[in-house]
Amino acid sequence: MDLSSKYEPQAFEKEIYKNWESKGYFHGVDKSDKPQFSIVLPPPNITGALHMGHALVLTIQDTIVRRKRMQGYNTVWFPGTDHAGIATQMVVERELMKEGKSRHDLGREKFVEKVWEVRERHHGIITNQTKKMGASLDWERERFTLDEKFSKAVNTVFIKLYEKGLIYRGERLISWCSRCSTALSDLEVEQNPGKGKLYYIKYFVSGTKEFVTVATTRPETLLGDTAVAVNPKDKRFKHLHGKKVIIPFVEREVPIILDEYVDMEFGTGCLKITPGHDFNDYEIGKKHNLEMITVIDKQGKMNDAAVRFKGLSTKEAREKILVELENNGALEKIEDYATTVSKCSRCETVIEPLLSHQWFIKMDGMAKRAIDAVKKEKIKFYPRGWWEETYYRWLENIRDWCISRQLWWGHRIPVWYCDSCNQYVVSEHNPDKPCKCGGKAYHQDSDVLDTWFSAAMWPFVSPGWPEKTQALKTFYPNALMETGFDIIFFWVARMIMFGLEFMDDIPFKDVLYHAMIRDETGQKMSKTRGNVIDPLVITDKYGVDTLRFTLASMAGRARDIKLSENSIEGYSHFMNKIWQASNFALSNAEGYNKDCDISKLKYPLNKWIISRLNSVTDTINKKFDAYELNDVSESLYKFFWHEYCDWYIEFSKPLVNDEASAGETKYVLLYVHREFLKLMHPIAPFVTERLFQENPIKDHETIMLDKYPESNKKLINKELETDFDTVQELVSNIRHIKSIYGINAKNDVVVVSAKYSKLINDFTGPILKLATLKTLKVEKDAKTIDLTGCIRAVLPDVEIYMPAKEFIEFDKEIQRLNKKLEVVSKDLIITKSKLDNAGFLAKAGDDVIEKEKGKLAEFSKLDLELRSAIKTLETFIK
RNA sequence: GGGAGGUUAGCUCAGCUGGAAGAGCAUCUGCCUUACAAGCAGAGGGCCGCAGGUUCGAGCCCUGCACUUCCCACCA
Repeated sequence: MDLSSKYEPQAFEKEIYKNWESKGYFHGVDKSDKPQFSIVLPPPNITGALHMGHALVLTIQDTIVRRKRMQGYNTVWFPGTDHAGIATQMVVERELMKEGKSRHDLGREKFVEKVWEVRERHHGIITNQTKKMGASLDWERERFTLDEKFSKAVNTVFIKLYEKGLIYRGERLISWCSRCSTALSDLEVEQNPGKGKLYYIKYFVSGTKEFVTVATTRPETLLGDTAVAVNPKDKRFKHLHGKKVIIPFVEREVPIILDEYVDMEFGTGCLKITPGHDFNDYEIGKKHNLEMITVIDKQGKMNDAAVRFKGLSTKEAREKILVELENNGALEKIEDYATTVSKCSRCETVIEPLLSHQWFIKMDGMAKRAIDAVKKEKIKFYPRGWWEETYYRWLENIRDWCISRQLWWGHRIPVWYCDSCNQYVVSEHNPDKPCKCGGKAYHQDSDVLDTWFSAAMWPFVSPGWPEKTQALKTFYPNALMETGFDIIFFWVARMIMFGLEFMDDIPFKDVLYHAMIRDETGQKMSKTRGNVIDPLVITDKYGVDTLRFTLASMAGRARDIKLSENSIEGYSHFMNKIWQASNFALSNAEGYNKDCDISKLKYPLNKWIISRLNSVTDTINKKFDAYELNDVSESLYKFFWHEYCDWYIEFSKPLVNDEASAGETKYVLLYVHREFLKLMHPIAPFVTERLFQENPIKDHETIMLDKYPESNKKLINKELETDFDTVQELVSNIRHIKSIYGINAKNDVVVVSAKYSKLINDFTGPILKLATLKTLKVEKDAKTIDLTGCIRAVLPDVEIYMPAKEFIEFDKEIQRLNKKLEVVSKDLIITKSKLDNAGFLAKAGDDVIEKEKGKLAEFSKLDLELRSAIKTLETFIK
């Protein structure tokens, strides 16, 4: 045996992964008789290194995948990376900025080349880290959202949607980020509370001295005003219906229009309308056929229409305009006002609503099917009942999806414009037919598609779509989608919509959502806060399995996982415990009985641990099937540490040293060790493989392809398990007495029990060892015992007498027993009152009543025995 | 404004369809007992957010309220 004395994961992790990979263990086959289990890895962005969130994803998915593979499924976990349009372009632009350049200095082609270089670099880093985490991905099937086949699939989807009339081009008011210089979808805009001001501005009614006051947060947009609106029911303004007002100092005349939208209670009840720069005003503008004036350009500066403010930023323009208003006596007052500020979710630049030509997808039809799929439980969400409402609500109120982005990095939109007449043709390639106008030259749309457009296609493109591959047939729909709840709209909903649209089938059967990783105080981890826990630092220090086990044990958390290095360190102790216990089991292997039959064991101790193993295996499998990895971890932890180590190993020592029992016990030690490793393997793959290889009764060349344990009900013996509880109680009670009296030496104990005398005799050896006793006598009644110097303890059907004349203090002892009696009496009263209650007897279930009766008997006996013990002690005092 | 969570030991959290309040960490005490001091043994610590209700019985179900986190939403 060549195990180091300490758990040193760095010594074996890398090599083990390499071995698995080279042997092709991760690969699932396209055609197989086995049931399939398929899942796609949410493709990481190629923008940087992996963080704790990725570590969580890899842990959860790998754990689920490994168990399925061990259970005999034809398992494929599809790897890939995402080109992440805006995010990646930003990273590269930042790099350029350091050299004092912009992407325009390079030009589109050179810039894209540079992004590819960055992609190659990051792809290597990401892949290495993913492998380090132990992820058993089917690397032969790796994809990238911009690879050639993927691009073809994207074009196919675009064209099909266009042909169905679901994609259209139009001029709309969209959210524009001037820093990224692109349109954004609603989801890419974040609303933050912000401090603003409400400016009250006078608009004079044409040809009169009368004025109305409007309240606005953005006075600079008055340059683009094309109306002032009031509520038709508002009596204050009745006399102004049909009149016109003049925009201060701009001197443009605009109509007063009537619209129910205006809230009479808010502000002045009088609203300026700027259809070119405000979403509400845009809707009103359309309704009333108002002119739409754009006064802000794509760089966020005032444009030609803003005449003498041209070239100023919106902020500068606002200041100048306020001065002008002041000079004209048009500024009535300024109030502080809490507003919401819309920002680009990538770069936090304030969003400007701008009119522009963009591509959109009509969503309502697809959304209806997607709602239906979840409502009819074709797709199930886990944890159940958590995210369905959120999902429905978004889809029910869905708006058309703006899919064009004015970026250079991404899927170029497959649309071609005639150079001469600008008519467009939707086509993957440059059209070879001349345009209707006779023009022969075309240029491609310069925009690219939203990253999530291609991401939505992962489940069917990974296995080969649009080709009709065998892999597609076998692995679609996926068995599971596992992802963060934060991208439920961005990704999950859209995959469901696209899957139903193009495959006419759901993309996956189950969706498992995990929480967000935060620091120990609940704050989001970020570089600027400096509270990031780097998975690489952690795995170097504690090992991959430690991190995986920590994350798995926290995977059940609702929305936040508060991670601290402290908790990780705690679980590293568990890994060490496994290592140390293995050392014991393996170093005691010599002489184990090779022919031992686990169903025909002789010794109760061995029967007990096999029973427990099977009970726990049953629990673990159930928890696994419900995706409750935290419960799986907990069961593994408790069983191994607090049953196998604390009791079985300790109890086995005398048996191992006795020739008669050694063969069987050594075998059981190894057997439970081996089966535990298998149960544990999905979560902690490396240490389990390492130790499995050392186990002389290993039954496969690798643990990862061995069979995942199933519970054998015939080997579960509930009676024995409860009996063993009594033995444990006995030991604990003796330890307790010795501890409070400070008795360290080995001493003598007499136990009186009619019911358990045989049981206790069976376990005498181990009890002597664990309770540090010299002798243990078992009697059937107490008459033979000299009680004068005995410390006593009582448990159901067992009385414990510890002769300890030199230690016993009668007062203290009486006090101790009285405290116990108090607790028992209270329980007794509660149980009695239940059974005396006619309502309880009439309405409670039979099993419950039986249980209560059992409790009553137990408590009564304990109560009596404690009272008698106290009485005896009291006679000694007198 | 709408929606979804959370509130249980000092901390982080379990408590399944109602049937004697749990774990880990931390704390305190004693132990180097030949797998493990990254360990072993023992102990202390809870108006289960508040107020009502349903029930024989509520941490769990119902109704309010408070505090808190997160989504979604066009009130100038």
